[in-house]
Amino acid sequence: MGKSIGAVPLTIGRLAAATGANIETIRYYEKIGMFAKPDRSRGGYRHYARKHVDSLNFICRARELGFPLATIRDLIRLNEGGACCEQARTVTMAHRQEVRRKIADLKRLDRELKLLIDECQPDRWPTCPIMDALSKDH
Amino acid sequence: MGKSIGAVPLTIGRLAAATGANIETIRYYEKIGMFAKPDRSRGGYRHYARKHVDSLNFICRARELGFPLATIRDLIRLNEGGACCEQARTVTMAHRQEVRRKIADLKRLDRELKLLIDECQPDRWPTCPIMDALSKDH
DNA sequence: TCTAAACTCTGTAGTAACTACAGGCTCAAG
DNA sequence: CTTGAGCCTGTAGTTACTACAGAGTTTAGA
Repeated sequence: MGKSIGAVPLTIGRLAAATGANIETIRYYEKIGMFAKPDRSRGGYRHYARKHVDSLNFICRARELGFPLATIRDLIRLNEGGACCEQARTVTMAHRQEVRRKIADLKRLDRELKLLIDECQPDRWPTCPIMDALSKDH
Repeated sequence: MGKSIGAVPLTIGRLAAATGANIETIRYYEKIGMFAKPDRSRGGYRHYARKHVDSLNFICRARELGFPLATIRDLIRLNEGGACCEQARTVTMAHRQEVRRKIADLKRLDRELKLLIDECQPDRWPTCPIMDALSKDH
């Protein structure tokens, strides 16, 4: 089950293909220390191991869930430590709160924009209500 | 009604206080050309006129409605031109679409996070479902 | 073995919309 | 005239990447 001799090396392009991440993103994650540095070929090419695939998948899934990188760092540390469940839950709930706050903000925007658009009917007002709303004191 | 002689000049700090904008932000808007350059005192201080207050208020209100600066530039041009109502409406509806798209994305996130949190009850599983979800293939 | 295509390397700059200094100058009140 | 508040420029930092340029490496095919 070890790496067989002569196996195709997992270059950055292959890792990208395997995880769906962008090559530039992988190098970026390495640079900011999200990600263990891989071995290099004699010529300097990165050669990744299985653990890198897992680690990058972890990061990518957490990003899909909208976690910021700083929080993902914490999650990785928690995952490497053992008793993590409670903290993981706390971190996830805090993130969800943030998401819900953003939703509330955007909904408020949506309502305001709807009002403006509804008021802006052709020939209903002498001047454009949208421009008025932006120009006038309220 | 003109500017009376000896009136207190509208310095950047006063403009900031009058509009709610940050001083640094005002200078930033000037630098990127959102905003007409004001006259200067002999010593180099910015002295603003009434039109600057109106213009900055316009920008600030549009920002409160979430319009990106590039779009606000368009709105300003529309406002300066005459027949703007239809285009203003179009621009606003496009922005609202974008807002609604973001809301939909965040709601999807919220649902996924809720599932994870609900599943992560103390002592329900041998391993943390949140960490599992991030670590495993799906 | 040689060549050419495909791949990868580093380093820098750009994105959006600001914010936060440092180090120095100006202004207004007393 | 002094002093303290206010203002100046210019640069760097924020988030999470993305997009090059210009060079070097690998590998498959002839």
